[in-house]
Formats: sequence, structure tokens, C-alpha cells
Amino acid sequence: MSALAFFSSPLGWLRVEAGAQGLRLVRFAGVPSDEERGAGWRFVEEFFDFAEAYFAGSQNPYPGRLDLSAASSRQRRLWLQTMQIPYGRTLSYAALGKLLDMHPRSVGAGMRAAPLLLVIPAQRVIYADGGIGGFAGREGAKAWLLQFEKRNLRV
DNA sequence: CGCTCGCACATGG
DNA sequence: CCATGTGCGAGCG
Repeated sequence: MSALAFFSSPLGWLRVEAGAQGLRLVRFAGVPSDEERGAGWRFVEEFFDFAEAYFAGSQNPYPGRLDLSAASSRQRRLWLQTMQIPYGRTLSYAALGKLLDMHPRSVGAGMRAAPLLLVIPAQRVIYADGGIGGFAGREGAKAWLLQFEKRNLRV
């Protein structure tokens, strides 16, 4: 059995999963269920520390171990590149794609599939014209995160 | 100019 | 297959 827990964030519950190899999944959850303290529990705890700091205004990138083994090599490249975007900054789908020689539309598809909320800062990828872009049907959350980060930059 | 519209393009589900 | 978390250039007023 692997590890499962739910983090209570300002945006609602986040489902957090990890395995022996590292953090596997962080996404919005509905109602939390029972946690499972199986293999990789320490990775879940690492995320909790990170998330608490993040929502308290910390600008540090995620320091823990990730398990991206379920991803295609293309997704991995894209997600790792996305993690290079500095806190509070944004990049367009096209700009991000150019770095990896990917079509902007594919970047969108890759972002949609990103499994690690906050850890892979997909909220920092927006339209070339400054528009918000999508966020798996939660554009409100994306706007919230961007605004939150922008405010913290000033402080 | 600014806005709409259509289509090419590459991935992922 | 096909829908898409895009971009860009053409056409129009």
C-alpha cells in the first residue's frame, strides 16, 4: 500500500499521493477519505511542509523527491521545464514550447495532464496575450494562485 | 487599429 | 480517432 493524505488549502482539499519512489499526485479533491500511511509516507509529509510554507508565502521551489515514472518522456521534459519558471513569474504556452521545440497546443495538453498541483507550477503558464489560460476547469484557482504569488513578490 | 474567425499543429486520453 | 489549458495571420469595420 502506498501513501495517501488530504491537505486542507485555501483553495479546498488537495489529494496527495506518494509511493516508495516519491511524490506521485497532488490534485483537487472533493471530500477527503481516510489517509493511508503506506510506502512513501515521508514524501507526503514533505509535501505538507511545502504546501504549508507555500500558502504562508514561501517562494521556494519544491525540494522533495518526485515519482514521474507514469509520465511520457515528453511530459517529463515539459514538467521539469515548467518547474524552472521562477515564483510569481509567467511564461506563455508558446514561449515554454519554444524552449522544448513543442507546439503550443501540445504544451497545453501537457499542462492539463500535469499531476502535481503547486509542485509543477502550471498556473504560471498563460496565454501569449496575457490571458489566464485554462486550468483543468478551475481557472478561478489559477487566477487566485497567480494573484497570491504576485502579492507575495511585493512583500 | 482592435476584434473575430479559421486553421495548422502535436499530444494525450 | 478527436478534443484541446494555443498562436497567428487574414479579413473587416
